Amino acid sequence: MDSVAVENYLKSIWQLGPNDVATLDLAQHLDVAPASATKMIQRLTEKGLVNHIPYRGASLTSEGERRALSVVRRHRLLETFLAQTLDLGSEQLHDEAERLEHALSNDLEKAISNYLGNPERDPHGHPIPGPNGELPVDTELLLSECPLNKYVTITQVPDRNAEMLTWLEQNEIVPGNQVKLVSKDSFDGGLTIELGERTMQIAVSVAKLVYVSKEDEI
Amino acid sequence: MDSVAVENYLKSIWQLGPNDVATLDLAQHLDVAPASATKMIQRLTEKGLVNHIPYRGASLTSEGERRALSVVRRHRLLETFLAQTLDLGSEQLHDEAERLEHALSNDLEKAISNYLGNPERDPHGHPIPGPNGELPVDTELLLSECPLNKYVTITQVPDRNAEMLTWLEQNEIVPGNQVKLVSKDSFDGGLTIELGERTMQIAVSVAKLVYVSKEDEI
DNA sequence: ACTTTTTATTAGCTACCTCTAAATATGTCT
DNA sequence: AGACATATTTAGAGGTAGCTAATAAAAAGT
Repeated sequence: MDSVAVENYLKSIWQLGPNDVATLDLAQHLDVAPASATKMIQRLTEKGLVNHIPYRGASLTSEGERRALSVVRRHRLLETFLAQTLDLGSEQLHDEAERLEHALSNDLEKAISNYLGNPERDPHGHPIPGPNGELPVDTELLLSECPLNKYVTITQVPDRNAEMLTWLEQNEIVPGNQVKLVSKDSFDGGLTIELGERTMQIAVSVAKLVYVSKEDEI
Repeated sequence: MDSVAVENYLKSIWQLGPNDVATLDLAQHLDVAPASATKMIQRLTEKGLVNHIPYRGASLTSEGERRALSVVRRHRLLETFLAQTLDLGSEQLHDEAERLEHALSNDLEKAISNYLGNPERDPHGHPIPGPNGELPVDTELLLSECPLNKYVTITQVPDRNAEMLTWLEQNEIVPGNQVKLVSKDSFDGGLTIELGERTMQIAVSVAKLVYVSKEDEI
């Protein structure tokens, strides 16, 4: 079984991918020194989990991706499970799942998935990879890039930053709600959106982390 | 925070205690080489978590015990939580909790305890230490040492051995059930007990792991 | 009391993962 | 192209936790 460190590197490379990931980006994402990331990339290359062109970047092999997706699956199942059973703040879910994901056996993963009715999304709207790493084809758009003046439904919000998540929730930017992108301020990049009765501003940096569905499907 | 290894050593020393624990016993309990156990005992002594007299044995300091009990608390809360939410075989509970216990944050521990109504026993009847390590005074007896021909109530069964646990369950030796110790075969040490309608034999090695309540309280 | 057996410790090595500092490659700007 | 800045890798070292083999202490047997 992969160590906690290996699982975290694989997950990070997956999150920063699918293009070649720069050592520095990876190191910052994991909060380690760049030299540590280089070392680990080499170990992972040795194990056949990563393709590495020195001075270029790293990407996952298919086996590496399989294992990364297994971690992501466990993470998202845990978030869903904890959200459903315990009554935790949604900002807390991510951190807890981050720790527990490495300690989840196959059997428990199955039991949890089963208990939850094999869900396809976690509470933040992120798709949960299947037991073999299947992910739905992504037909969703970034809020920052969706068509103007059309109602779209929020499908995914980021979960890595607790403060941002709290802010999003306070502003009812949560999966399932409808929004209309009214204007893109091309100068500073702020977006104006309509949410229910309200009209508000949202920074591009945030809008780049929120996904919406193209057509209104619900 | 203590590493997984440190937590496991502390827990094992606690389980094998409260008398001085022999290096070999500890090593076998943790499935490591005796030399590894010696090394770790020294590290723990350095940290002030263990008292060690070379060639004699190791025991926990009060800080060591506090930390060991914190692990035990997390373990037993997890067993209770998993038993209540997921529908796992009771033999499975232990192994899963064994992994997860090291990844449980304070907040999540609280949330789980709260969700369960701050239980005092896990599904196998083991008392759950309080948040500060409080354990009830132990008034219970080993089945192997309880008075003859008196009805007593089973309070605790061992959870570390899945096979034994399955066997105990099949024979309805589970917390809450009543038994009467009919005779102790002083020769090979087998015990005869009465359980509901049935009379059966039970090995001393097993009876030494089952606790019963002295008087009939329930 | 002396020898043997058992138990515990030390010595020396390995793997994993981290770090800082130094060296090297790549990219950019003039 | 040359020089500077940035990104990456290498070199060297440290901590944790494990192992085997060798040594030392304690316990048991004669």
